[in-house]
Amino acid sequence: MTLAKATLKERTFILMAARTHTASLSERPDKREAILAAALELFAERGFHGTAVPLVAEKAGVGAGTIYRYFESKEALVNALYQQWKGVMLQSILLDFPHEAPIRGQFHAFWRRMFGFAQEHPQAFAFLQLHHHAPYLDARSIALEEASHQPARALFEETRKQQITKDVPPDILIAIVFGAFIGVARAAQEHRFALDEATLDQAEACVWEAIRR
Amino acid sequence: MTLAKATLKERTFILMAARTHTASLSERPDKREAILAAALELFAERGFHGTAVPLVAEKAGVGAGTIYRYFESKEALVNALYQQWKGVMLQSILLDFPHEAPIRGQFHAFWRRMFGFAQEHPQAFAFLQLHHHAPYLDARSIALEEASHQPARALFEETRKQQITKDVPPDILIAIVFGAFIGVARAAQEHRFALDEATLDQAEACVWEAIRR
Amino acid sequence: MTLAKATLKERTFILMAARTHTASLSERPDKREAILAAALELFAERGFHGTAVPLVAEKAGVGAGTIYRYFESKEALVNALYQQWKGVMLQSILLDFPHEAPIRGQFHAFWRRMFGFAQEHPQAFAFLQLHHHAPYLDARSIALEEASHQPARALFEETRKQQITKDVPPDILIAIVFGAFIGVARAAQEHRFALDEATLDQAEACVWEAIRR
Amino acid sequence: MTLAKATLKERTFILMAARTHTASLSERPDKREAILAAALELFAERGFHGTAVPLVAEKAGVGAGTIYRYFESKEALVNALYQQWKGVMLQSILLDFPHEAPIRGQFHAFWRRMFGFAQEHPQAFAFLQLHHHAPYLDARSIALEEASHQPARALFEETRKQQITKDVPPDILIAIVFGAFIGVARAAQEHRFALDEATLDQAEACVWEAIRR
DNA sequence: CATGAATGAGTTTTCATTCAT
DNA sequence: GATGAATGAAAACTCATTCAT
Repeated sequence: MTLAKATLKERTFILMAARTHTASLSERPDKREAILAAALELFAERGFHGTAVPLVAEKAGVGAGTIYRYFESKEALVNALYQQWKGVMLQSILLDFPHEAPIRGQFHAFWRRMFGFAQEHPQAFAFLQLHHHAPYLDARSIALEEASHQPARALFEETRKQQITKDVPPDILIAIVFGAFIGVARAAQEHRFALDEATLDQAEACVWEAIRR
Repeated sequence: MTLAKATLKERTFILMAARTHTASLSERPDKREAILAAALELFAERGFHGTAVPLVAEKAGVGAGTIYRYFESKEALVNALYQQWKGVMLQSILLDFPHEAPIRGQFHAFWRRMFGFAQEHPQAFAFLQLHHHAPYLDARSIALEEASHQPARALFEETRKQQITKDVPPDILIAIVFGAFIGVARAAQEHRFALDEATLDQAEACVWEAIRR
Repeated sequence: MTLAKATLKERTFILMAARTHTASLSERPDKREAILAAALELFAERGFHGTAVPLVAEKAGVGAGTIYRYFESKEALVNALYQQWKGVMLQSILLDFPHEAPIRGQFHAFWRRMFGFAQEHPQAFAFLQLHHHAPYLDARSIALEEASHQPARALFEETRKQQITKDVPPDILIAIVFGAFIGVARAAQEHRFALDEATLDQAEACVWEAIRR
Repeated sequence: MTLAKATLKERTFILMAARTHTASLSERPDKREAILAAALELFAERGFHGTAVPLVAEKAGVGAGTIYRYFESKEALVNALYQQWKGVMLQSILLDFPHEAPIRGQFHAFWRRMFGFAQEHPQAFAFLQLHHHAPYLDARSIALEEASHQPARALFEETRKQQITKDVPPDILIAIVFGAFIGVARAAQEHRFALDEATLDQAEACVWEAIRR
């Protein structure tokens, strides 16, 4: 079984899961989107418990009661938000991923796509970081979170078999790569340095050195 | 000017700053410590806004009012906690640091000490991660946070001058190293793998490869 | 410059100041009025610190939280109340005051109007007495209080110039007249005697004797 | 029955009542006095409910618990204070009162003694004003308060019989005289004018005019 | 006796959620 | 559907009172 085939089913599952609650019913979508956008901004900045629902409503330009027409509760709202953006993130990375390319090229694609997401949606990136493992995430959010590890795990399993990466447990390599990614992305967002293409390539080269045999 | 001398003053400043509010008044320390311990556990798990003061009191085994005898407000409590543990972390890393050792040895010391702290005080580690850049941190907490970057920055600046590490902006190397550290420590705490000495050395070797020339 | 002209501006200022915060926003007024009425009764009886907010809410027939939709804080509530009733009192006395009448007639008008207010609004009268100079009164309340002295001061200054009243500092005459007024009004409210028109006229005659030359 | 005899019994009762709780047990009196002095100052300034017991303790230079060795509760403390100062005030006025002097002389004595008390003990004067009719005053305080009206009532009853004062209900004359007294004393304490002997005499003359036939 | 640290009931205030309009 | 005024449960915080020292 090849990697491409192995992850295809998973990918499909993940993307469908992410969609489910995002664009479902025939509610006018603009208000729903406005609420999600406002919540994203506020939850990313002040956290879930630190953000009052009427504040979300105000920023979304809707009445406070309206939020409850689109989401059952504040918890349902965070979870919808989490699932939405986790889904977007996964799509950004996995859609048309060059599974047939050489491993180094796949790594480059991975790296670029992750940064692409973090730079295009800095608030979503911060939100996902902050709400990682929060106790109010529901089963679906947690399942999505866990499922999102699979593709990387499969890729690194494969690279190790091919003796491209170091002879180190894949989970450690994953932790190093994702950790480094998050570190660089956060530092860039905190304006510690400009993250142009050249710098991004430098960082990528460093991280590749970390894991390659 | 050598690295050892350069950081000595800073170290001293940082450690003193960290101490100032931690072990100040001559109040009987057991209740204060119990409150701090309870707050650490709860804030790390549920966040600042997600934790009610009476819950902290109950876990500390004191009355709710008692917390306000030791801390002016809930905010003062988080800040005391932040400063305490940031201080402990800095001490764990910097106390008797082998500034005169070869760079690779210094890196090893750094890596080992950071993990030592994260493993000895997993809740404190989680707490510091979660409350990084929270809007309720006061000036002292923020100053301490910023000061805590200095030693690493000085070390990496120096290694680059000596052409030991890659010709890459030090901030990026720092982001990679700390990011990878956090990734590995978190993954280990989430029980994705055992973090014995051998594994730790493997991870360290990987990260060194990332930055060495 | 005549008295009428001298006090006209002041009167206008005072009445406008009193209005400003009293009938401002377009909130449905009934709840606001119910809260103010309940607060008046309770603050007059038990004082500011002696009255819990939920008690005001209960007496007003609203939820406790509702009070904070209309008033920023308990302090804001007392101040609104103080300004409202000080304003009403000033209006009762000054509106269409017969500035052109002979002095004795002006004194009669003053006396009658003050008693009119105290008898029509005994709780407001008690409230204003009790909260005179309280430390939680804000700048506007204090300004209104101080401004409210002006008309009487101007009147007594004038009477002294015309040698109608005794050659005694006006502030003392004012203190005697207002003190006697408060004494009589309070005694009447404590049911020490009926305050019919005849009795009121007797008291007025006594006080006029106190100040007239 | 002469006035002197009529009030003698009452006076005795009043003064004894006032003493009862003031200097009774063999407790060291200095702490008790310190507590009463501190409470007087704070209650006069901030009211009963606005003053925290530990604040009284701090100002008195004793431990918070100590207050409860001398007074059963905060309410007991206000009542002791009220009774103490009402007693002192009555003594100041009634002790060696020239009952045999001509009425005008008695009025002069009354006036001077009341002002003497208000000026010697401005905080006690303010305290008694503020706590007049407070719901936490106990039966003894209320009885003392009511008894304190008797001497004046008897005096004014008598003067009316002798046709010295106006043919007006004595309670109204009392209300005018006490009201004017409070008005002048308060105005003086608020520094609206200096209250030297000459001014005091002027005010007295005014008030006498108010009531004399 | 004197204390003051400790407490929990009570205070002011906030906020997720509802529901009449 | 949409609203936002209204709410009461729960939050942060205070304070009269107690009790071990």
